[in-house]
Amino acid sequence: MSRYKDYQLIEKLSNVVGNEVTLRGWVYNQRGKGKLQFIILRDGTGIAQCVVFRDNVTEEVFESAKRITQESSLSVTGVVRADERAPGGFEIDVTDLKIIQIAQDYPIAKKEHGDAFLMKHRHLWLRSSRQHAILRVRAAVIKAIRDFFDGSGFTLVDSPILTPNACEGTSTLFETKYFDLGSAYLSQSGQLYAEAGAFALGRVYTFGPTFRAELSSTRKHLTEFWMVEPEMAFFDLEDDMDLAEDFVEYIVQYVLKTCRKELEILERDTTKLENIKRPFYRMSYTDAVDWLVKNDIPIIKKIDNQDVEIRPFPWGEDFGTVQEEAFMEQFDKPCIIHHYPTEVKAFYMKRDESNPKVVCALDMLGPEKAGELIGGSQREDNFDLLLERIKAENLPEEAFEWYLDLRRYGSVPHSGFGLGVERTVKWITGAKHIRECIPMPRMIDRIYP
RNA sequence: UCCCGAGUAGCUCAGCUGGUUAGAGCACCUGACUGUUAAUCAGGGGGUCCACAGUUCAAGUCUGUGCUCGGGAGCCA
Repeated sequence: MSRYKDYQLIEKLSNVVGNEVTLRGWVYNQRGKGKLQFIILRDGTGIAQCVVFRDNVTEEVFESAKRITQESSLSVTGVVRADERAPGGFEIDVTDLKIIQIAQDYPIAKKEHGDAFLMKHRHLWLRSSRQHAILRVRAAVIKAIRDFFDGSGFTLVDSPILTPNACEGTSTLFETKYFDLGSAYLSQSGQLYAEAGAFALGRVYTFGPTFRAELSSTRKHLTEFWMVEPEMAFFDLEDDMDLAEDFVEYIVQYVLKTCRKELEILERDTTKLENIKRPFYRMSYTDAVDWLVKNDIPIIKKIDNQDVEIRPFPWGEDFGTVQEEAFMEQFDKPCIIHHYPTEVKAFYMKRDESNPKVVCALDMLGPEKAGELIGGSQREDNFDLLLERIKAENLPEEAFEWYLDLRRYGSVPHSGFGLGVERTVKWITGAKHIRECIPMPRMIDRIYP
């Protein structure tokens, strides 16, 4: 038996039909109809319609029922009845009602609101059914991530958030003072540390928040987001791709299994998710470029501050949103694009032995404009080649001594990838903006609430 | 950072080629109703028209600058 308060939850009402119960929660909506008051109560697990009929309660209780406002907190006692007319399916014939607190002028009305207003009231917006459902799916996605790795021989190895240098040397980082040691930066990836972990424990994953100070303001970017990064010793790119597919399939199927109700609230077309089963699609970068050329998809580049369309798409350029979305329209499942040009990818990616112009990298793009869900690669395990890349990118060699040590002492082929939690939640829920996929989003120009 | 758009009631918005007293729906308050589903009906209160400067007899409306917000691009997960 639990040692803490054990009270009736709305999601468990089906077990107690005919019984008198006491619910505790908040008023989601309220309608008066003369001698009848309908109160929609929510307690975090569901909603239940509480019916207060004047002839069934004391005058005092009925007056209380008329006084309550949206989001007031209550405890309600009554007999449970299944009723098709009730949202949630169950109704409470109220015999007693206690007001815990009357909410005055709750800002979020039953009508529509603009995004700016809702973001300013994010702490209250979380109470609405859509946001509630998205957060439940997010929790399920995270549970699926942990179950998947914990159940297949991986060890969780968390990487530091404060780091002494740029991981990939490209992104803009958040900088902070670090005692007498100069500057520290908020981590933008745990991968390099995960590699050390993989050489100690074989198969590891790191899971935590990640920070990017880039000035990106789109509906698929956050400045603070959660990323899970598995790293596997003795995995080559093929193994890496196989794992990425198994992983994404597992997450989607787990959410389908455990979040039916939430997906229904979100009006998500679940047939599209049911279809997310292996095998996914795969294509090399070079073949993808051929497809872009064949379909006359150009690249738009800024030359002298002017947008210029270049066609045919030149081999060697990275894909942007236009190319990704056009390319993915042909697929109903994720597609992995692999073997990207060396120049557009990070220094630690392993060069393909038969063609040094490309690296053993993979990006998994999601269908339905989900964008890039996963980025990963086989890592460069050759000491000389890695050092050469560090020098070519003008990275501070001293800072990477420990990383080079991994190639000095028992280097082995290894691979890994990173999956963005919020991007995955956005895809699965069909949320229109990534800021809805994390409780308190951090974006350029927004750090409140 | 660049490009585009928007700031008018607590919220969502309308407000014409500048014209005298500023509009609607919702929310809120009062009243009516035993079955409401964003209830409905009747009545009521509610405004620094983002800020500053300018043009004009006259600015919510036109011009400039700034601020805030939204959408897109690049970068990425």
